[in-house]
Amino acid sequence: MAKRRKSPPIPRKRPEQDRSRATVEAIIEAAARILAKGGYGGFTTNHVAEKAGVSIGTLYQYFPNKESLLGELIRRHKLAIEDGIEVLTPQAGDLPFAAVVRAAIEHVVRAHLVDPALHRVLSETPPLGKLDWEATFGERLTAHVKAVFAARRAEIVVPDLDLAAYVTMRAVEAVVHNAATERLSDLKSGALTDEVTRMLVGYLTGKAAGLQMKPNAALLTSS
Amino acid sequence: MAKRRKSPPIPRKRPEQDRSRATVEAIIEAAARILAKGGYGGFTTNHVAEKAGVSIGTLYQYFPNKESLLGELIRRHKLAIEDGIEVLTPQAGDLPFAAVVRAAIEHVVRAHLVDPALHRVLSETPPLGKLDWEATFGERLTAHVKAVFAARRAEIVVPDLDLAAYVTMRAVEAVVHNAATERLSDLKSGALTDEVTRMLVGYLTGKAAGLQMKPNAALLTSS
DNA sequence: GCATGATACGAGCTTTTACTCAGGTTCAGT
DNA sequence: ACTGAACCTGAGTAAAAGCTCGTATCATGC
Repeated sequence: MAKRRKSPPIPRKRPEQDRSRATVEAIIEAAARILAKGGYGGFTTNHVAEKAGVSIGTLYQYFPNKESLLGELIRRHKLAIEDGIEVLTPQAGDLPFAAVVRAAIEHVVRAHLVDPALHRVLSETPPLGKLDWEATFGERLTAHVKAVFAARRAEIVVPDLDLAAYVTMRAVEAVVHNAATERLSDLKSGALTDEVTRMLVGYLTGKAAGLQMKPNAALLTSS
Repeated sequence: MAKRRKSPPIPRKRPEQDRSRATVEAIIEAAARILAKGGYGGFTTNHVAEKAGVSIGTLYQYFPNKESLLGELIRRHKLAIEDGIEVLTPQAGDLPFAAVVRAAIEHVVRAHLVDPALHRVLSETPPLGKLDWEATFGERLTAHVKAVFAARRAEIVVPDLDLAAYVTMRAVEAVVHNAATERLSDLKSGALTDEVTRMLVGYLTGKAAGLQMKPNAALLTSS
């Protein structure tokens, strides 16, 4: 199950008619559902093809190998998360810092509420996880966070902004990520967002956050 | 690679002579090294046997199946982490709260510094990870943390102690866990411990932590 | 209608891998 | 030295899973 690299990953045919585009979508959707339900262990190409209602041969007409199918899944997932990232562009400075932090956290929460099971599997998958998508995704997010921190330098008491960005990002990601499967209700209700916001603001500014901003009720509607 | 459950997991012979005890140790050590290096994907019984310098038959004389070998690895790892957990018994109250928090974090750091790669793989392994070892391990730790929080109720500003315990534990575990592979130097120097301590104390007490206690230099010696 | 390329099928080939078993080697007690 | 138990060996088995390829069907332009 480990190494299989005989012929180079030949680029496969790209769908040109509507029929085949639908086929590819069905394959990807089936793959997502299988991954989300059975984890990487139950993720077999034969199984995916069957669940998609197509034959194995069809699957391999569009994906040169199993890994590329997983890759496409990851690519789409990353895209879905990244759009909307501009929420945390360093707004001129009119918003209170706590509000900016909260907005960022809500963005992460929203991303995890779309398809928690799939998100979990994808970020825990050894072959490509961590080293490919989580890294590049982290880079873009890191840039944003650092920019915001720099813009608010005066309000932040932590000396090392780089370390601060690292610690806060990992903490938020992990807490939200785990809560998506362990404390879904707290995640949806916004209680967890409150706590994490409090934690970050307290850490960064040195003052307790009063939580004077209203929680975003729209979160309850998704997923 | 998924299901294989034909005959019930027959209990295997237990080593009685020194020779066989050494064999078993060699197998376990080889398994640990292979897991740490190649992840669960490269973890095959044949490979383990070869690396341990024994035949595949010998391996199966002491472990009824692959899963049991992994289980033994996890059992030992958990034991190694759990001893020393009494560091965070709710000390009467003479220590400043920040010092207690720091001691707890240092304990987590120490655990991750023993064999970071193996620790990482073990906690990310789907079959048993998260649901088995991390869960039961988490239970014991959770109990300790909650006890400490309850004992220090007066100093804590967060209303929901249960949620507070959840958030802090996940945050610490994740930050330290990731830092073990991404920011090892900060982990060893204690800089990361400083930051995390600051974060937790700020969050829990509502006041910025001055970091007036001396960092534990002993961490540099391990691993 | 028909030709041609796109799309789909699925039996089966090949590799990988968990695991067995028949038989050989070493050790401990006498 | 002898015997029986403990220990070890590694070729072999079987099942799972990735992937191929020859064949069949559909869609579109002429």
